[in-house]
Amino acid sequence: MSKKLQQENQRLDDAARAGWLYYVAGKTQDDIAKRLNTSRQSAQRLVALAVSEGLVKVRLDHPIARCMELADAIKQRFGLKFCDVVPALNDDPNSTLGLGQAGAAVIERELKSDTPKTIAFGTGRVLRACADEIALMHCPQHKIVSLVGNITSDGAATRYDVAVHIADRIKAQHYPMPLPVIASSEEERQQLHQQAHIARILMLAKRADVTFVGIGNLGQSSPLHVDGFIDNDEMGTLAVSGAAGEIISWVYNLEGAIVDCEINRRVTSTPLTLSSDKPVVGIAAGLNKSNAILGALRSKLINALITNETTAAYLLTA
Amino acid sequence: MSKKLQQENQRLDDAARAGWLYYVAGKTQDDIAKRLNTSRQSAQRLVALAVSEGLVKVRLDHPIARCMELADAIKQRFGLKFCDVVPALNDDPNSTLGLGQAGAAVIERELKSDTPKTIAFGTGRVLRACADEIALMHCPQHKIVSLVGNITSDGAATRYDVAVHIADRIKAQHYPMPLPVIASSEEERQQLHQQAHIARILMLAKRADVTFVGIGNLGQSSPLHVDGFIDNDEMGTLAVSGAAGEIISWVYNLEGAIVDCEINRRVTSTPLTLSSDKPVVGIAAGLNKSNAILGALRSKLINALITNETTAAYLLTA
DNA sequence: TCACATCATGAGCTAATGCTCTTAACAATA
DNA sequence: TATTGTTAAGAGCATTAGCTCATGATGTGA
Repeated sequence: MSKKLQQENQRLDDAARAGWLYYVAGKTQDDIAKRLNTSRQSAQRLVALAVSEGLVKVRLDHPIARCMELADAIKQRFGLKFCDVVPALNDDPNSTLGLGQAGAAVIERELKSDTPKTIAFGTGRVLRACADEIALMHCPQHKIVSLVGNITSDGAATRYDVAVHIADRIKAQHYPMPLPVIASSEEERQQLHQQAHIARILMLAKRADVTFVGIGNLGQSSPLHVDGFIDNDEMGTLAVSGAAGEIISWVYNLEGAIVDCEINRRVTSTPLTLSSDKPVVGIAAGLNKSNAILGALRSKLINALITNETTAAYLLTA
Repeated sequence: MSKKLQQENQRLDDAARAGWLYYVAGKTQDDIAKRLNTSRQSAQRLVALAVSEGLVKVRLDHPIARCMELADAIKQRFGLKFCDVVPALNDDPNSTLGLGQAGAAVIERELKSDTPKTIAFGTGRVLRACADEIALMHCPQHKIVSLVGNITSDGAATRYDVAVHIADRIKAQHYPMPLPVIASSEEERQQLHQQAHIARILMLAKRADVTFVGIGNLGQSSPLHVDGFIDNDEMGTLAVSGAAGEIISWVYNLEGAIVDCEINRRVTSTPLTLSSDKPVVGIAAGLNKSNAILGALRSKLINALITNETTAAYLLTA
């Protein structure tokens, strides 16, 4: 077993070397092959491996004018603390490409601080992408806290537990929320939340210096539906009641008001604060999410946004 | 003026966009050209501009990255043909773990060549470790030559005769140096070196296509002392005269100058060449050897180095 | 030990890229 | 207005990269 692992590590080592020589030193794959004593093809594979394993991180440091303008307009319009807009591809209006890097950049900025911070995270694909883009660093001074339960309806761990990945990458203390995402009843939620260790987490989350959350829409592809927390009937009810999106499983409508529904009565996520004085950053893009994002902005549940060009442009027409 | 600046900014904007599309979105330059409404060549130029303007930041998240950076820095600083840095695996600042494998890899690369080569070797623990790591192969085309005498002061064979082991592993011709490491006098050295068969070896060594040497320090644990070539008195004299290290028993100081001393007058090793156009690779690590390595680099006795992370970092602070 | 599966390797081909050289466009100046 | 110097654009070519397929090595379980 250990030998296999050893080999695997050796291979990653070589991949890292190849990646470095290729991207940092600007060598050709032929050169790299010579140096690593292998064929050009293998060198190519190593470089590809370095990329696919996420060892190579590319980031673009330039405020593209149009994106800046959009970001500024959105910041003004919705009274945000800040707004980042990344360039978009116009072929897929729902693409979230680039959000990971952009989010990671913002998160890293927070992490660079020497003064200890508590940073809270929601869940979701996009946040997970951010987590994967965060550089390996040593930040034991910070605390990473989860806003959302990490247990699904059938008792398994949730798939996108972001906080644990981030804490792992930056060697920080991690405070998970050891709860099912949705309690079986309003009473159960209350009971759960009164347990001392849960109450501590909730307090930590409430006092977080910065919060990062995804923004979910409520279609068939919504995590709440996919993970079985909302069945088709309930989805219909939600649609009728005007639900537009969810943030850490709290459901709100297009005007930004929390919807009076079964989910909101039972969800165990940290209660949300309206118009927090600390930054609460929503990260989301895609026209299929535009209403969810719009509702989130109006709700004042978030006070900062990272999105892309297409989405930003659409939000401004609304 | 302002118009020119405006244009320049627009260009950088486009460059950033092109860079983003290329590196983050993974589009081809053709695609980018279409999107930005320009020719493929211009797109290529924009991408190149984004890189040269430093808009694109590539980062490699792997411990190896630091080694590569250190290696590159050392190569630049000391004007080396190449430099390899292996990760420091443990806390022992004097560990030479990993040097064997790294050295062996470099040696094997030379051996893989079909054109016959003469490869010269010094002695020492680290080189011996390299020898042991070299794969069994069949290379009768190459010649392995010793740079150092293989007889100790009491007539026994030296313990770390590296060349013989390597020749053995790769089935190559081996040319040992049948001499005591230190002659009894300057005159004896001259006599020995004038013998035809010795002169042939010296010539072969001098013309070697590649040379691999260890780097020794001059403390109590120095091979020269352990093997009885330097007694305590002489060691004191050397220390006073500023001796910092030795390469195939030639003693030099911290500035890299050959020291005027008894050892250097009597040592029978192949005379060293300054700034050889052929690779002369020093293999050594450990903070206890740092001055010896520093002197060696400054002396131009070697023009390539294999060391480890800790040592490399130290060398750069010097 | 043999059959089978899995994986790594290198050849060969095509697409993508980088570079150079020529031509066109433009601005500054006499 | 003609001239000259400077810059950008495009054509064409050589290099580099990425991909697929055939092959051989390695490992695994009956």
